[in-house]
Amino acid sequence: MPRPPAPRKTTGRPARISREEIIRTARRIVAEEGVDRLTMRRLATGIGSTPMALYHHVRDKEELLLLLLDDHAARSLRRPEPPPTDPRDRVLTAALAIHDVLAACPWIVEVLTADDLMSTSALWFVEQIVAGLTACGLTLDQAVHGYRAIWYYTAGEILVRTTAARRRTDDDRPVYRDQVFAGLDPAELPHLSRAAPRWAALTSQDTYEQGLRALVNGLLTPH
Amino acid sequence: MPRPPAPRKTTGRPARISREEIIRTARRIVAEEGVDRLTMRRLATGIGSTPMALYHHVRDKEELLLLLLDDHAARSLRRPEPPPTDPRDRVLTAALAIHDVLAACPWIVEVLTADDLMSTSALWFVEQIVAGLTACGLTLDQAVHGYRAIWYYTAGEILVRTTAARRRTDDDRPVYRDQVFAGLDPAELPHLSRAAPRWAALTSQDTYEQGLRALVNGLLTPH
DNA sequence: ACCTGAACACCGTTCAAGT
DNA sequence: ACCTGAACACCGTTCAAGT
Repeated sequence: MPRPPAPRKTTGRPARISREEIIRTARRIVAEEGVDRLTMRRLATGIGSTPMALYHHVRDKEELLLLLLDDHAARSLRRPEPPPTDPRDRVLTAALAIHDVLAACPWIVEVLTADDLMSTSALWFVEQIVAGLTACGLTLDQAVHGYRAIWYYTAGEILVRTTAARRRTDDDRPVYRDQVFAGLDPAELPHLSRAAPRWAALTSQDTYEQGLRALVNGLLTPH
Repeated sequence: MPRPPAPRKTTGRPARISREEIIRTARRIVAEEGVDRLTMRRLATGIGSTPMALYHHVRDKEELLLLLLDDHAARSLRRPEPPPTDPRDRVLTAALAIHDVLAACPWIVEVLTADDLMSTSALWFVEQIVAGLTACGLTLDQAVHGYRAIWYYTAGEILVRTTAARRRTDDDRPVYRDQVFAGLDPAELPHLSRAAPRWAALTSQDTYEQGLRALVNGLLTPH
């Protein structure tokens, strides 16, 4: 994330804990115990310190989550080798890379709702998307809007997918969608009634790439 | 929402508070004081009762938020008069209606991340989208996937827009995106560097409909 | 400069008891 | 059946003080 590292003065009392240690421990807690267990108190005991010591190294919990995401992006995002030559493929490949890395973050929803998500590690991929779109004939402004549309679609897919997955592991809660779909009136909602039996199976399929292709095609085809 | 109303027996002590009163009061609190102030305790004092009395009428806070959204959808969603005859316009009009109603909910993010969002009031609009897509030549399964893509795009746009707006009212927090964009290397990220000065202006524009048209066009054009 | 202890101002929810 | 009081098991963060 774009935040400058906390200024490290050479004078004064030597630090006992570091930003790196905080992030490393936070990563471990999330991996072993889940996002819900990542509290400032739990994190403090994890590094053998007190909650308030953390506030010397991160501004607040939101910054902590952002740092965690940036750490994840920096270690997971791999530039494609070799990069695709076709500009449309450059767009698709970059979007898919961002999507896959973010979808693998269990704590992504907390961050998605917490900041504008401009990880420096992801900038190269944003560049690929904007560059690819302009190479296909869009103006720079149109390409930025196109990138935004791709980002909306990507963020939405991750949000819906992740919360659905969480609800599934959330033990017993019944799926209310099924109740609604069971009581549909075929006269008023004929298509939904026909699709109802297959709805659960259809929505559990991973159609991110398919929808992305449609969106990119639509962005690149003048109408 | 699909939850059946709490069974109202005719025997036993008469209820002092009702689901309707709970929702009405919750709506007022959100409108007057913001989503953050909507707590079970605040709500209880708002209707002159205790927190635990609420749990006789709603299962938990998640259900409360869902009921609140359904109430909002039921009173805000208006079917277009007359409905467009062109199937593509039916899709666009229905998606825009859903988008506009949800975007007007300040608490939408809390619900977006809380359930699969199958408000019964919205089903007619989902039907329009699926019906319109099939009328344009898609199979029913393709149309359901198309609806999902539209929903991802819509949810993502609302999520990003709403959290950005919240952050803006969140007083002083600097926009870190600006810091990143100020320090871009034009050699490595030429397009982003060129777009940087206009980025804030471009992303503040409302391009939901524009992106929606591109997505729907892409979904309807075989490639 | 860095860390600690104690406290503030809250949460959602459970439990046992009352009417 | 419906409601209450008290408590449980937490949160993030501030403040004043210590080294």
